[in-house]
Amino acid sequence: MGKADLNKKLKMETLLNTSFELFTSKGLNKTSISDIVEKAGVAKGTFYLYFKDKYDIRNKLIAHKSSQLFMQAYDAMEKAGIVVFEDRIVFIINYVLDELSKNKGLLAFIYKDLSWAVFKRALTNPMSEGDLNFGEVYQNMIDESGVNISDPEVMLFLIIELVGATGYSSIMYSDPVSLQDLKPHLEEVVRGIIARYKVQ
Amino acid sequence: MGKADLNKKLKMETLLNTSFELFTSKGLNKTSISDIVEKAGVAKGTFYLYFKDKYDIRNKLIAHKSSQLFMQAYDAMEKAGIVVFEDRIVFIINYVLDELSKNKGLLAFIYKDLSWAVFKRALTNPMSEGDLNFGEVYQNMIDESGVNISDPEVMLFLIIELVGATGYSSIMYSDPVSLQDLKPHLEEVVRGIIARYKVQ
Amino acid sequence: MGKADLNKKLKMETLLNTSFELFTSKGLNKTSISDIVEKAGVAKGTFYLYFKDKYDIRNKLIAHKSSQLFMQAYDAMEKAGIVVFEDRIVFIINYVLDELSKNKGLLAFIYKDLSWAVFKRALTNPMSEGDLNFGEVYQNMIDESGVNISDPEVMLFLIIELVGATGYSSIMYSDPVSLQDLKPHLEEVVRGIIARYKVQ
Amino acid sequence: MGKADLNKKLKMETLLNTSFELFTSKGLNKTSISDIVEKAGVAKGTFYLYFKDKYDIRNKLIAHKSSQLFMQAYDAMEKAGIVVFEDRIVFIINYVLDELSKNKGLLAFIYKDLSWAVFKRALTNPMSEGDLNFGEVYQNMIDESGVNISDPEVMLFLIIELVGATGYSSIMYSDPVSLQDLKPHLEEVVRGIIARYKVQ
DNA sequence: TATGAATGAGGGTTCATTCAT
DNA sequence: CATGAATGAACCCTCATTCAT
Repeated sequence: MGKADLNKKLKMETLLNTSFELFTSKGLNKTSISDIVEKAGVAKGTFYLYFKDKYDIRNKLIAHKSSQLFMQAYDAMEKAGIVVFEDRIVFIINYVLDELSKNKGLLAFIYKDLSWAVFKRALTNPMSEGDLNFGEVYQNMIDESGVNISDPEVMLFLIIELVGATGYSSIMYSDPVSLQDLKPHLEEVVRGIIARYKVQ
Repeated sequence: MGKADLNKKLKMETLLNTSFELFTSKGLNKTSISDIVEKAGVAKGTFYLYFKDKYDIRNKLIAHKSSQLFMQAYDAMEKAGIVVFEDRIVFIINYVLDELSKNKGLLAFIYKDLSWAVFKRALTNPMSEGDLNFGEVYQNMIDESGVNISDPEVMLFLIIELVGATGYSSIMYSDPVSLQDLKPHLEEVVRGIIARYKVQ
Repeated sequence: MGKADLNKKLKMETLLNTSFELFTSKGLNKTSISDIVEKAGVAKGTFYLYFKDKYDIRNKLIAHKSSQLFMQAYDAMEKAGIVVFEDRIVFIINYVLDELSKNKGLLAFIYKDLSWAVFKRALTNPMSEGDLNFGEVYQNMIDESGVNISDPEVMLFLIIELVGATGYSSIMYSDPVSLQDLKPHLEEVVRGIIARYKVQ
Repeated sequence: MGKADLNKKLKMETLLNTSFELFTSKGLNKTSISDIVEKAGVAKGTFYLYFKDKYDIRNKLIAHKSSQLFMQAYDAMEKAGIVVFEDRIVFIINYVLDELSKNKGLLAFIYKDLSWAVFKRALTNPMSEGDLNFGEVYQNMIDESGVNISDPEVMLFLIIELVGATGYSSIMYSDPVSLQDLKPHLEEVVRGIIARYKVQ
């Protein structure tokens, strides 16, 4: 990679990082491209060399940050040596929820305007080389644990949406229960869902 | 109520209705106050006599429209003569989902930026006299059917968030499954959740 | 007319006059809306209360200024007591050319991007009450002088385009001849054209 | 000519051709230098090695394309074996008008901002070796046909401006008449003009 | 020669909000 | 109460031009 290419990559990352900071602190709507370039220390036109608009950079960030988060959770799970399928799912849920409760800006950012469609795209079409392909990882988890799931995609969909929506409310507003109070409910319900999709 | 008060009430309702039409057709972000007052046929300044800003009017509308929707669902359920608790919940879910799939503008409107907190406030603090207090209705449903729910609020929370989030994705993007395909999954999972909270 | 309406009319005229000054001195392309409002001493948004964009104000100005010019020419012709049809046309041509040679900014402005279509619209759909309807005036000139023209619109079209295009070149660049040298040529050719369309 | 020179010439021609395509399809104002270099497949900076700016390239193109068009018309006229002076002029007019009506982009391009001065320069100072020197050709036409024209340059000027301006309006807007309807008018008037300048 | 990333002033346009009437 | 003209900051985006490579 030449010097110019390196510089380009660097500038792109600066823009991504700066945008992320602003999106998570001020929110997407309140962040203008002027804000981004000013903070990043580049000219306005430079932004448009790298991204189409604010929503382009947002989508790339959602993909990247979600992937990062799941990768962390997965690594932690492996380190913990958990093998039973349900336990693995529950571990990942708890890990992700704990991380998000530590970083509410990130939560607000990846949750707002986040649909399953965007999410799936993010997790199955990694943006940078290191990014996780969660689709494959999920399939591996199923295969390794020897379980048989009748409708794996729908099951994952139900779990992610349930966890995401309730987790968001608990973390952001502690309403109707705090995250710590939510967790046991969630665990039980998630295990119940998995049970229904398991084919013995 | 005097003539002036009547006029005032009328103007307020015109603004609410007009805003609703615009929010559901163009979306909140793309609707300006100019759009609203022009369509409503009042002066710009008049808007500010009744509402603080666009978000003020939106919150009032979410409360009102959600309440309306649940009231319809509840009425339909009663007419259908359904008595078993689980059946009632499932009926309401299906009714609401069907209505929302017929009116995607409404779905986008009441779902975007919708948190449990806003939602609960909407359903428990009726805006106009006729609005439903869903909190009471829910309690009645439990009492009437003679079931015993260990944690009724959390259970409702889990169900509403699950149904809302998955329904949104299915209706708006048919991803990962269409609404019709989602429904049986949802019904089974919801019945499973209720079973877990039932105390015999 | 109320005070507010008067003020509105005044502001519109300020914008029109300011735009005209800038268009005729700097040209249309080099004149920005910022320039206009700054010189006019109004806020940027105000411009958009009165005009759609730069081209809207230009079209209105072309109509207005062309009308004004022809009205002057026509008045002068009447004062001069000229009655013969050909003499009248020649008089108007010379008058208009002389005026334009005194005001090259105006010439550049009403000629650039000026098509017969725009011109006809300008002269037949007067913008303000005082503006001339040249279509009627032309017809009157024909009727009054008792001549019979076989194809009056096409004849006028040919004459206007010929005079406009050659006049523009002569006045602006004195190329291939100066305006004073052009005039006798033009007069002779125009008389020739009229002769061809006259039905005895 | 060395290899480098050849390459240079090639690049210049690529830029000219690309610009012409863009100018005639999108118009001058809407064509940016970015558009040109992107389509031409060269770097931005390269453009400035060959041309001062957009207007530089435009002027060169007007000269070249006008010359080309007249050369075609002249060749066709010779092939048709027309010898009478008036017939030759009329033939060329009709040929050029027909070509321009087939290619409105070209018409808009060579007509907008086109003055007699630019035009004359284009036709009398050929840009590339093959380009026509219309000044000479015109003189030849007069000499060959044995006519005697009192003021040949002014006469040509009047004809070209008349034909150009009316042709533009007819072709672009069919206003006030279509090109086909315009032609007989134009032919008669042009023959009338020539008659006036002929010295027997 | 040729490149193309970077610039940043400047463009047009929108819009929530105010306030004199 | 109601009006709506006026504001002007803020927005996004373009683009001719430069210059280090």
